[in-house]
Amino acid sequence: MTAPDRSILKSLPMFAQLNDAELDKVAARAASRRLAPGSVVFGQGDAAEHFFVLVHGRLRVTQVTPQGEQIVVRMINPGDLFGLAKALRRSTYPGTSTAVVESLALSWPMTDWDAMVAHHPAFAASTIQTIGDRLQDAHSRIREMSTEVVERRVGHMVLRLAQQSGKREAEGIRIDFPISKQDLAEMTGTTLHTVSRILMAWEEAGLVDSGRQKLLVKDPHRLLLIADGLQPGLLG
Amino acid sequence: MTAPDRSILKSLPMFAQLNDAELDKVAARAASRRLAPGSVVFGQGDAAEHFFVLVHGRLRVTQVTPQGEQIVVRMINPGDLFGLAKALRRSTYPGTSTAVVESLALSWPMTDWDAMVAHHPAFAASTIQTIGDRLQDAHSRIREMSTEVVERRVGHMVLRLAQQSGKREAEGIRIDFPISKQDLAEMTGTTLHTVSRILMAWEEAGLVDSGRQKLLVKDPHRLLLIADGLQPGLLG
DNA sequence: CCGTGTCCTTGCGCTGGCGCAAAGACGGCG
DNA sequence: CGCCGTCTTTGCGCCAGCGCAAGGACACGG
Repeated sequence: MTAPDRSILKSLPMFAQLNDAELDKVAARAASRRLAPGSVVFGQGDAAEHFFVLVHGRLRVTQVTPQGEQIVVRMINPGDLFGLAKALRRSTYPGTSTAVVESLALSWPMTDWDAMVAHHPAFAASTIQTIGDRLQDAHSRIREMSTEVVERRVGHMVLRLAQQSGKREAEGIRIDFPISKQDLAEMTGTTLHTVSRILMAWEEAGLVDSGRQKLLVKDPHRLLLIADGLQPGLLG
Repeated sequence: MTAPDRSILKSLPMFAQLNDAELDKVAARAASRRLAPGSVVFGQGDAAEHFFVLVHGRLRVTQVTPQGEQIVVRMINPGDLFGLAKALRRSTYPGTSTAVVESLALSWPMTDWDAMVAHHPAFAASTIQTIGDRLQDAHSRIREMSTEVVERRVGHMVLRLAQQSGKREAEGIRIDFPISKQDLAEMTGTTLHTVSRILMAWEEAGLVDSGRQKLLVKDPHRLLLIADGLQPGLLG
């Protein structure tokens, strides 16, 4: 919970254009926070008292419905703004943020929000872009859930994860954080069982390699064909 | 396509705080456009050369998938900003906007976008709020599509429409623009047939009154119970 | 090295809601 | 006023994927 170094801020796009004096001022208001895997940054329904930037690591944002079912809203990657409840005109966080690996986040009091937006156009622009990106992502998911069968939805989600958080390896693209079948199910609106069946079928066909919380995409090209419906699915 | 009056701008929240000189400057850059029902403001994939505010009327935003299936992304209500491709960092519009009733929109060249965001904090804030609202809406839809059976999804959508575009009448709340079963199906990720069956069941139970492109919610309270799963559905 | 908890696989039966098909009803236009 | 196009209703068969249930495997801590 100490004030962060100026250089960490400088490496973040929304602050890149600030001069040193401005950076120090912004840094002075910030707190940095180490997050062990599994630790919760904020919970759904908590009073939204801070907004955040993820410096490194990976977070998972989830929501639970009144009926107790959980969905994964998104993954947070390094450099991302999150906890922007103010931008959504909400006084509480709409979801729960949990670290999935060792992570580091910076936080500012939400009371600084309006001043940040007003005084730093790059911050305002960054917020608009962040929310804009999420909106596009959300629309893609809606379109997929409306029009695609489960196998294609899972295909698109895996490819999206590979793109956002993939690490090139000899064998293919590795999702570089632990992800369970249950997580994938909660991202695509299906069940753990169906995801397992799909990934097993893909594995037999040599498209992916999946184990306990591990996922390696071996043949992104062929997977894309299936996801786009240009090639028949492998289930059945 | 004439320049709009200053007073029209003044009535829009994102410009309410501007003084007369600023209003005139903003108005000088704008064009106003009458839209007959069925006319297209911009099409999916068109170069995003303008952004808009709807003054009055109602628009429907749709997307078609590569496979040719269509979904309804949202309805645009008076006072809404739309065509914000720049905020999504896109050079083309991601969807098609069609007037469903006689409407009036103002437009600005997209080249004015950055200046508007930079010079008018209220405009930037308004954009953030607009996109933030859409994001929340999108997440609601994702959550609903992930966890709810069709009847409840349709219930939530009908109630949302009633809230956003409902007009109190003696019998109940009327959706005050023409909406087809097909539209509802494309908003909830189901088929025209299923929507028809659901509405017929609701009609028999006295919850709604639905006809050709007409929808009247007679018992919002009981409909909410069904939508929230607190009362069993009426299908089957 | 063993125990325990978590995550994953797999089989089976059931059903919500889709897809197809056809007929009916409303409303606008000539 | 009658025609025609669009929107809607309704029946029926089918199957993707869910729900349940049971067994297996990997990882970690003691």
